[in-house]
Amino acid sequence: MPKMAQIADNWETGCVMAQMRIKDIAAEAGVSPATVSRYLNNRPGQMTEETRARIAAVIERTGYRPRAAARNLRSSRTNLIGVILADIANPFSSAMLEGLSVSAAARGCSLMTAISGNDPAKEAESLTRLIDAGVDGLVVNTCGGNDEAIAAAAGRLPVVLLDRDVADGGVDLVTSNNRELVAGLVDELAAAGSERLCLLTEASDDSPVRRERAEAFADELSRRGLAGEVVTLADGGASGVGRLDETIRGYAGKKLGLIAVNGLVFLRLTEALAQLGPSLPAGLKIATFDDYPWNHVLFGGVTTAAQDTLTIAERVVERLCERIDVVTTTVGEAAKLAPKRIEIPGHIEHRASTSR
Amino acid sequence: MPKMAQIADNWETGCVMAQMRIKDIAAEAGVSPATVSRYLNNRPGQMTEETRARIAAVIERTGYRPRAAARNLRSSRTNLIGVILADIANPFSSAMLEGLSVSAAARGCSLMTAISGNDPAKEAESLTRLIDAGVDGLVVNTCGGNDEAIAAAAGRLPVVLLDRDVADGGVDLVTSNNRELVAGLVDELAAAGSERLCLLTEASDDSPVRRERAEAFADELSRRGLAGEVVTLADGGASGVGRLDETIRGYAGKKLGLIAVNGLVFLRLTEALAQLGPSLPAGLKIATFDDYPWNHVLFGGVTTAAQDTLTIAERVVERLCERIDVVTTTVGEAAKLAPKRIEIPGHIEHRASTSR
DNA sequence: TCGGTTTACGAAATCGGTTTCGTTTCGAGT
DNA sequence: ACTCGAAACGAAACCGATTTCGTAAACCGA
Repeated sequence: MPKMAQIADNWETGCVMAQMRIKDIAAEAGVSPATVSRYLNNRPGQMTEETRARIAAVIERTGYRPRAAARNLRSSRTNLIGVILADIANPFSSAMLEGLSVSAAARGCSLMTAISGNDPAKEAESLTRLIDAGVDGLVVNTCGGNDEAIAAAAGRLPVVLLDRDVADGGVDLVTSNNRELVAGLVDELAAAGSERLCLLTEASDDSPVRRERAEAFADELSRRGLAGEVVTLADGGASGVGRLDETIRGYAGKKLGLIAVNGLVFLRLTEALAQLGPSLPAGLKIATFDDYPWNHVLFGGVTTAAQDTLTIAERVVERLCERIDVVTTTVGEAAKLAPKRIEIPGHIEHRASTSR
Repeated sequence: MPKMAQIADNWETGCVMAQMRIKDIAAEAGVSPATVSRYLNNRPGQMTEETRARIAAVIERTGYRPRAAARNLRSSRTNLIGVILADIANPFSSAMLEGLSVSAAARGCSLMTAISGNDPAKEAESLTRLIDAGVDGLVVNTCGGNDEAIAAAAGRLPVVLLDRDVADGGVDLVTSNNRELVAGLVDELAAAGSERLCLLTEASDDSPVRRERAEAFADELSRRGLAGEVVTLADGGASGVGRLDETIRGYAGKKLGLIAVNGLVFLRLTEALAQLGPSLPAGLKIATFDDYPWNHVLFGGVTTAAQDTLTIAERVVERLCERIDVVTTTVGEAAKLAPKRIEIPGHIEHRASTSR
């Protein structure tokens, strides 16, 4: 019987199995630890089919699992991907997390998650905590305010930004084709007969995404010669709703079309409209970004610019792993990948709220 | 100048700092690595205030960060908590994740997350993947079908179940006081004048939580001598909606009260009701579990049994850390904590859908 | 002043894999 | 048969912290 790391302290009860080390496996299989290691990582230096089988048998029989910590230490690779999300309450983030989880698992990686709750200080803290934990790479859905720290991190390890860009833009970014989606919604509303369009935004949301959508909206209006404007709701309170109400009345009789810049704004819009009546005022058409569950239900279905979250997640992980491979493969500063911007096309879900 | 691990390959550009090891810090501060380690973990064997200051200065100046992998290897502790969630699309899970994240961070732990998507096979795979990664403990929101595997895991490392229990029940569980919440909703509807009550459930959902709520519902009805039943919607298709429609018509003129057993069932209910008209049929009262964003908006506000997700998360982490401390402190089988069931009280949100 | 007990700290072993480097074996080519 | 290159594998260094154990200095009461 080979020497083992820690013999079960209660062999009689049969309760605790011995924790095997790679050298125990090696001894049992009559090979060296190096060979077992090669087997575990199926390395180029192949081994005899017979050796392989013998090692496999021992591992199978003993249920041996290598200790990740030891592996990480020597190889300085953890197969961990750090994820920082700004707002998990946002279904976009949840969907993204699921997508990232699937894509990462497909590559043998696990996810370490942190949630900033839109607090830059917590985001910064998460950044260092995940890096300290030794993640191989980082996915950041930034809440803003940490552009320098994120850029610095991107200089030290692979980083891919999710949905929201940083200022100087030297970091990989995966996002939706917001401009086309805006154009699609404008199309939709114009086709439904709207004569004036409003894009509803929130004052507290000053993200690059909101700005991009607002710009695209303005461009699209002027390109088509349509009337319209961007309306910013005050945060939280009734004033925002009041402002909206005012806007709607101001356009009374003008065939108004509204676009909510995101799902939360849309919910506030819904609250405001509820005061006017349970269904949409005659001639009012609405549409929104982000395909949330309630969009299927409210107003008999709300036309939506849906992002392809699964594909976004897949491309994020793909790109991140590209960078990780480059870092661990190439030696010096050679073959530094140039920052890349990846746009994933979304699509418009036509629903009742923009029917003629 | 002390010997360092890896001298920056481009010293002139000043771009890459040397990666310092603990022995570099020790040398620079004129102490031994052991002392620096003691400083880093502020160990009982204290040191001179002067020594402490000198080490602190060097660390501050060099920006040294200890490598987690090395630390983990020697101490066999990772400060990682594994989290397995059944369905992240469910806002309950998102809220939980945020709570767990906050509570864990407060204790210096990070989260490794896995998402089973209600697939037992993926759940089992996540279980082994997280354990292999060396998490100190595990939080599992199980989708069912892995009771033995989870019990086995609980024998090898600290495990706390979230919301959903396993069959033999030998594992810690934190959950809401579902029975009281059911009673609260029944109260609400009875007070609103409902004469017959239905609890709406989904065929595919056979979770312990659903069963618990259904049982409590039946008990509550008989206790009060109220009429009512549990209605199970068929999954997905129109048949489920048809069944519901039938149920509603069947009770026509009887002052019906409906309780959705969870948020997704409630959305399906909403779809079905939308076919009957934009607002609630006269005399129909509804209520639901789980406080989702749309509850504030639909039907002018839906009465809700809200779970205290933050407290649940906090207690989960607290209990898990208790177990982790016990494992790392005590040596043998001594002081094994008995499995514990923790119920966190939720509360009823009164909204328009159950007003008289 | 002197045993005895803390307290502060260093030397070296240790955690459990991976990786380098060197040796042996095997098969092919001439 | 002999050489040579590749393939298979082992010995030992190594990753960078923690932890044990031992020692010297400081403290302390009698």
